[in-house]
Amino acid sequence: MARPRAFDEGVALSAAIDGFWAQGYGAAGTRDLAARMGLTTASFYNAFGDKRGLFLKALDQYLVETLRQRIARLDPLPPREAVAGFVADVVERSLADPQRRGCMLINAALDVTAQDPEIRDKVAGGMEQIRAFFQRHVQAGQADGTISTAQSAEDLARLFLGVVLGIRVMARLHADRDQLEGMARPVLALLTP
Amino acid sequence: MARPRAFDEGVALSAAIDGFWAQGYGAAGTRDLAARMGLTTASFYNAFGDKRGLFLKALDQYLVETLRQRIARLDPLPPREAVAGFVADVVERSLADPQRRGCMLINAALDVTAQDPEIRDKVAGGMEQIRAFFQRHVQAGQADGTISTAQSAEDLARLFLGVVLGIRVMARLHADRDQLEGMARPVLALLTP
DNA sequence: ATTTAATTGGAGCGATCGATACAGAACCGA
DNA sequence: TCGGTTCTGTATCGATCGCTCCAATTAAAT
Repeated sequence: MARPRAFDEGVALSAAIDGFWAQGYGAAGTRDLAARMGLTTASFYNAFGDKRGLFLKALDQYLVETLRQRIARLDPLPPREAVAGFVADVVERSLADPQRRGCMLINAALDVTAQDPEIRDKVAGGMEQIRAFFQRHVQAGQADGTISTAQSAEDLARLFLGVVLGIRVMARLHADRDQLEGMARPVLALLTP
Repeated sequence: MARPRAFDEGVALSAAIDGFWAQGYGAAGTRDLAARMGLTTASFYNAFGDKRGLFLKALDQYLVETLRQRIARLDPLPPREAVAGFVADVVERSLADPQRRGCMLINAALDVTAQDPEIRDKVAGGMEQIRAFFQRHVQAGQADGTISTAQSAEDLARLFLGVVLGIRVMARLHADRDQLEGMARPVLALLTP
């Protein structure tokens, strides 16, 4: 019918993620985003509507590429290893990024969500996926005796989510490995029956 | 010598805090800030230099008015009550704010700190005050037997800081009381010897 | 009363913001 | 080959950004 796109939407979205991640939603300019994505302004708006629409798609792709992938990788592990693995993964990824950009989802939580309920719901949905992951594995661990039943699985899952958020926030402030691992250590000990 | 100021700097700073808190550093415009503070553009720049200078002073006042005040109020309490009181206070303040603005310090941590080491250091200093508060009281509680010694005071303090950060992030996403208190519950149980 | 210095009000600077308009180039189906 | 449709490139829109400048005003010091 007509001329096809000269760019791959997934690749362009990955570049957009980098831009939003490094600068935040508000501070990322459309010109800079388009340049990162290898698009002209016209193609940019033609393909993604507007900045907000691009951000929503970028968030979706981030959730699939980063969060869902991590969950899928850890889900087959034994309960305790899955829980500990998630936390350890967050620490390692936080320290591995020289820019210390933290987690794009959490950055978005404090950047855009105040005035935009739709984005807030999407971010909250990501958090809920993390919480559900923890709850699933804590429950399994409590069932097979590898995780303490002193606390309810619901509360433990919420706590682990909170610790992950805390690690990501401190990572943005250039906290060192001791700080981040120190946050995780006592809470992992809490799992022991 | 010359004409005195027609406004009180502390009152103006409080208004600036409200502006930065509600909108974030980047999104808060100087015109809006000046209007909130009851100043004209000229007085605004004359008194505070520029937007960044105002933000630094606003952060200082926030730390004194909010954080230092809370620490001073809780410090005289017995160790466990002090620790639990801080967490409970964060939960209550988070839920009491209908706008769910969270904590200005944490918002700033994810908003401005990427490109501005001075602001980052100031924010990190605030976090360190929180961590030191927790460590002080955990150590005291471990000394008098009211807090478990199964975990080091350093790690427990880091964990409590992390949980506080997590609560504040989730509060911005309009999490309900169960979510926030559920985060805190297992970690408070961790204190019991 | 006069001097002096800082504040006040408001217009306006250049730059950048998100978003659009329009013309020509590129590709598909027929 | 050609019609039709979507793409690409660039120029530019109005609005807003942080910030500055200047004249008029005010009040303390002399």
